[in-house]
Amino acid sequence: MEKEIQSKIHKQYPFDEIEPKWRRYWAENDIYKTNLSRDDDKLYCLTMFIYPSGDKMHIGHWYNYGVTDSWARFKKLKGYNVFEPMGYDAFGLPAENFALKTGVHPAVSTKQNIDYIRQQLSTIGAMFDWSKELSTTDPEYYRWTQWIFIKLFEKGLAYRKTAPVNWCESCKTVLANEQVIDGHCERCDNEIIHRDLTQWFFKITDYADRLLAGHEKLDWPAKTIAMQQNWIGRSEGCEIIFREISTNTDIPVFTTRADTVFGVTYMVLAPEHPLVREITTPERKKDVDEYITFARKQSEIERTSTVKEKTGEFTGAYAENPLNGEKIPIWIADYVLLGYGTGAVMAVPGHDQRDFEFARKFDLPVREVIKPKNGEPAGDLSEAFTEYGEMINSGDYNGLTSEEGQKGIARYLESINRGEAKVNYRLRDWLISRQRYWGVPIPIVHCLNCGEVPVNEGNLPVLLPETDDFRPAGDGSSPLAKISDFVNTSCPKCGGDAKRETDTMDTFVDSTWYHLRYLDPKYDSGPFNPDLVDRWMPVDRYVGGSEHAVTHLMFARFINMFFYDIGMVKFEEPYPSLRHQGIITHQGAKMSKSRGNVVIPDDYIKIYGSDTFRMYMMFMGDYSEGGDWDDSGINGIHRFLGRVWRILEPHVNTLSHKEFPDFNKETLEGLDKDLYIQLNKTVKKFEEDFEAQKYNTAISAVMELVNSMYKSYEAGTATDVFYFAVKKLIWLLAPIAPHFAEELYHLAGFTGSIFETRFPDYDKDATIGDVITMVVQVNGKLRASLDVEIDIDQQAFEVLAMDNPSVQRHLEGKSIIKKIFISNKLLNIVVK
RNA sequence: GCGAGAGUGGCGGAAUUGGCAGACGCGCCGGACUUAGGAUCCGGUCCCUCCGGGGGUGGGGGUUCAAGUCCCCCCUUUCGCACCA
Repeated sequence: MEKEIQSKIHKQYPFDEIEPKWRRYWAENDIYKTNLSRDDDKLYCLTMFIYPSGDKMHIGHWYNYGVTDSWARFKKLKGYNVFEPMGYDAFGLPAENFALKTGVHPAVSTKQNIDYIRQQLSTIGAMFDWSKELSTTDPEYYRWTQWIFIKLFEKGLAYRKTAPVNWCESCKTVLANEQVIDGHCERCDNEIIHRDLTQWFFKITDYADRLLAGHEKLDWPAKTIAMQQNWIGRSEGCEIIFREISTNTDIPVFTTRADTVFGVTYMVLAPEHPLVREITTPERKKDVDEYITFARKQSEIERTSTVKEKTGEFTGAYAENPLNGEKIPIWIADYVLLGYGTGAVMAVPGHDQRDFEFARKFDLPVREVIKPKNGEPAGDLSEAFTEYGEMINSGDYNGLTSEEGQKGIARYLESINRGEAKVNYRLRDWLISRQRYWGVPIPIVHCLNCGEVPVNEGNLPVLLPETDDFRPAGDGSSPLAKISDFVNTSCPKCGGDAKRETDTMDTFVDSTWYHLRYLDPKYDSGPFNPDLVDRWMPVDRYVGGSEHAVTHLMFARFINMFFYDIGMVKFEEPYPSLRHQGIITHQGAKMSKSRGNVVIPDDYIKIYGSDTFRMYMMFMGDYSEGGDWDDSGINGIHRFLGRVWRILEPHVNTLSHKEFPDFNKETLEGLDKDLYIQLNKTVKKFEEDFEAQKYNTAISAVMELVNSMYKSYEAGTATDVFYFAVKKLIWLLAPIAPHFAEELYHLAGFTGSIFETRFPDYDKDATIGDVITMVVQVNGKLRASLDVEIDIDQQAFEVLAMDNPSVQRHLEGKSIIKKIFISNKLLNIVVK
């Protein structure tokens, strides 16, 4: 921001004195240090903790933390015992890449980042309970991350296998499926390739059905639930075991369309399928090998593109269809994925579009075995008929519907031991190994005699060793592999020579359980304090970005279910109530360092103050929608606070000892009555809007109230009702401009903090005025609007309406057909 | 390609169940105060108008006394998924 512009902006009130003063006061008096031993009316308000990547906190963070804090402040004023912690998800690549560039050790740069971000966070003026601050890089934290790994290992839920995995050549590490976005690395946007590596996985697939079932209990955005459902991708179908003829090997396939099994004209294996080598005939070997190399070389993007032409090779082998005994050729093609189902499919070109395209390209036969219900077979298909219908050309099954056929065929296959009904998932096990330095070491020792042995719990944490060489080898081993003091150890079981695991864990493991640790981050008898967890979990409100739908949010649910299963927690879902803040873009694009469009709030806070900035974010629009950052309106909010300051500051000094009568709308008159009614309407609307996170309209209601207070004040001397409104207004401002309200509260002579008081009740009777504006329409067009007493009856209103010259003009010479009267709204006169 | 959401003034955005379209704010115009306005307070601001009115919520059709809101078709756009057998 230009200096020149800065100097032009008029400081509306002394926020630069007020804001630091009250932040200091809140900290010194432990106003936001939550009494966790008190669990009545508890409200655990959690925002996703910050990932200190070396960048400053930007507008998006503020939008999450600042606005959610306002919601939490409102809840605190409504009597809840609010716990609002903050911490740092500080392991990960950015610190390490920074180290590679500058030579500054990640531990050092991370500490610097955290110190800077802590300072930035403090300017929000949020109710963070800093006594519960934590960082995932603290050995006392990751000790327990390792402990959780060992518990999973003991239950068989952490295991190592060799598999083709996502490899980012730029980050020189593997990635989980969840971290691959459109074939590119989530972090650096580099294209992903596949490599066969031995890696650690968490067996999240065991929890697939429970993760799905749990959705029913969740108060989450429907879209987020849908994303998880799609990601898990449960699919009901049938496994059918074909037999390769020359080697007599079973090849199971998964299909959702067992009813089309008579239409199978060939079979396709994924190029990486282990059986390919065994079944390929010598004369086909050369072509098949070439194709496998070709397929493996392709990037994820090329490989999964739906628009490219089908490719494949014939293996020379044949399989037998267990239903009709037919001999069909076995092909390999990259449109079949090793990772899904059995990595092999039965091809039904007549009823699957992909198979159809493949068959046309390679001149394989197409057979029609399903015809439309109440329709005729197409004869010559121009595309696959993929809908359900009636079975034809299917032996004994002819005439059955697809649904009946699927059941019948599954039963038959089971009876001859060649298949059964089966459920498949798209979800894969969670790959948690990373070949990077700045992460939690996996607490496993490899012993020649005993195999994989977990480190004794008493020897945790396995500390991340010191080194100056963070460069990953790029051969699939981590920088830790080069540190012989770290690698060479003895087996915890047999005491013999052994080597440590050198991979570190995905940072998403760190964040699966931080909400539990927050309650007692110094607890040292376990990962979390079970007593406090019983009292305070689950989280009552969780707010963060929707980009974590199938990563953090799913992983945390999985780990929590695991805790539940081993009796560590009493609830299955850690975050029953979730909301997302919208994304704040800038210049039409998502903020990112590479685009150079990141907006840092610090300058705005210097010029306008933290309260103005917070309110502007809330006022910008719908919270869940976000929007494009445009600072042209921020001065309007600043001006509004100035306006409030100028009408409150001169009038508050007597408030703390001022006695107000019990106002009643019946005994008030004129502007006093109007103001009193508007005040109560505003309090009511403010509460309702805040509950619904409609912050923009809550603020606009307060603006309207202030406008009326100006009118009321200018119209005469300050009345009791005016002073009453002045007082209530301080509380309406408290959640949205906390420093500002605290100052006025003290100027009014009150002591303590306003956040230890209660939000005002409203007078229900006074939320409705007794005069209302009703409209008169003729043929649906507005002809008059009349101020009338509330609940006026049709007859009385018609008399007034007919008396109106504008209405009369439009009735002249017409005959009235009917009249529609909606109480307190309108009268519509239909004429001809 | 499939699925979900969105489309309202110059701009951000408001509009319970269908019932005054454009709240509130920005910007702009005018007035007051003033040496001054970049501060403040007040007023105006959807478009057209012969001042009677007429038109208007992406486009087209429909239901209704009444449609931003409901139904059908189309366009644009955001997000998610995308060879998952």
